[in-house]
Amino acid sequence: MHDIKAIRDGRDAFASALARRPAYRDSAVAEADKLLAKDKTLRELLVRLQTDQARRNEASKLIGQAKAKKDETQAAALMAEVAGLKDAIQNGEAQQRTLESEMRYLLAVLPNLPAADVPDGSEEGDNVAMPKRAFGTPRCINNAKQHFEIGETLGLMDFERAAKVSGARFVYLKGDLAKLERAIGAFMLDTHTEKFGYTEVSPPVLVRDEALFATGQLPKFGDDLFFTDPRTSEWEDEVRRWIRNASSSFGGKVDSYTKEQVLNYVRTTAENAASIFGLQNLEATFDWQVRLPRRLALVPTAEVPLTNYVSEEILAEAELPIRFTAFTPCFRAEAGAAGKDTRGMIRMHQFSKVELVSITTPDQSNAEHERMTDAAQEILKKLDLAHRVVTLCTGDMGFGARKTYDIEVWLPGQNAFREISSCSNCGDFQARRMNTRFKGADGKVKGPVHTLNGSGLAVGRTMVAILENYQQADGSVAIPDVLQPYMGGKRVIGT
RNA sequence: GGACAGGUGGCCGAGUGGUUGAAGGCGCACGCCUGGAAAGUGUGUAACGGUGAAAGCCGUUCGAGGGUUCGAAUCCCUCCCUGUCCGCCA
Repeated sequence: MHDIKAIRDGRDAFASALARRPAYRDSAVAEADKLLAKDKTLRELLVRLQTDQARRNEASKLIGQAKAKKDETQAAALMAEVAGLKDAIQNGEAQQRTLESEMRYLLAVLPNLPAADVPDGSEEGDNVAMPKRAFGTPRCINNAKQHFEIGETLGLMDFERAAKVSGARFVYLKGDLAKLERAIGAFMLDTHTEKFGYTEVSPPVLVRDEALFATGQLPKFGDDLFFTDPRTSEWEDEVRRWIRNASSSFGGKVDSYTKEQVLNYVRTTAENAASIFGLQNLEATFDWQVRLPRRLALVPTAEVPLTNYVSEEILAEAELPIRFTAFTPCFRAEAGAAGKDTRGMIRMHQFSKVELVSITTPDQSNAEHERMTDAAQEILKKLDLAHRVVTLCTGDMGFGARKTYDIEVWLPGQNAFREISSCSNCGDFQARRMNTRFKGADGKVKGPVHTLNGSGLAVGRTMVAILENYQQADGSVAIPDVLQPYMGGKRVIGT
């Protein structure tokens, strides 16, 4: 979420930074001006409205005093005077609501601005390598097999049965591979907690729309998510409740309003909700704002519950940075990814990931970003897996990020580097969306916090990397030294 | 899921239509007192927005959103959350 005041004070800087995102190359200035026009309308309205409100408040106090003095004549005169303001105020408040919700939506659909040191570019090829962060030499293996060949040959990885039960992009892991997933997760958590001071968290993996809004999945990327689905009859109940509520909003005097007025009220409110949360199905949005559809989303990443842990809070500066790590399943609908990585465990609807999240002051976030990337890389180093790091270009960066490092691990079976972690500094972008601020020792609020998230690492893809890098000629797979304690001392899978 | 009871400032807690943005207490900050500290004592202690060079002024906010009223923490409606008991269950 962008700060309208910042846009007001620095329209050109905002527009030129936004224009670095390829999708806004030509429209950034228009976007800024659209926002500023709406802002101007809103502020002009507020000046008028607040003048009326002030006059009403003053008169109301005088009425109270007059009544206390039993001066009914004066009280009546004042009441008559203020009565004329009522319509103007109610009207103004309604306009204010509309304008503010429109404003919020316009701000909410814009991506974060890239940091100054992020390279320009429109696609993956424009990402910039970071030679200093590179580690190891890509291993060349004769007749290297891909991870799914290894896993299926061992009889420990079963896509067909998973398809029978759940469809494409799911997998059963069995025996030592099931255990290996657990071992990898435990090893990562132990490293992050013991060496890097992260606090281990076991968070909810079903979350509300507001949480997804805060981290940026909504309103624009709802198609990538799995949602729980309320029953139709519940929606019908909801509609009835809504119409009842609407009638109470009209003072219980529904009869004195036309049916069209009431329905219009319901529809407007629902449309507001739909636009804010990017919902496709209007019927799913009768309830405005907080208690939206009775649905929950399966988290696409633990970033959502970990970051939202501090939503709507004012944190003490002294408790920052806050560092969380969690080992959770993640669920992605991946609607747009059909046909890509269809074989194997690279792109699944359900996968495990160890996530890292930091909440920091603005001063700390750049250093924290490097530190977080160090923590993620540390896992690969301990596993002795060759990898490289790239800084994502403006066109490849996610919606909420101002700067992102991707870690790409070497996969001999694919003869390619593949993404295994993405570490992003979101600056104050998410903090504004979830209203998380911090205050100094003097108790003064200093502004929004900064948030960062990174995979530390994707567990499924780490397993892929281990299988492909540690495969042996006889079809077995060596277990990396650091994982052996987590595997009951076992050194090889498949012998 | 059902039945009750609640949701007020950093925390506890008073407040059922009119100078209550909110008594009182705790906590915190600063001062006095003290050799130093404790105790005691005085003062101050919300967020967001508008306006303004600033001081300030104004508006909004007592779980959320609506409504009634000249005026709502107080009345009405819907929802959310918490607690207790019951039901169900890993």
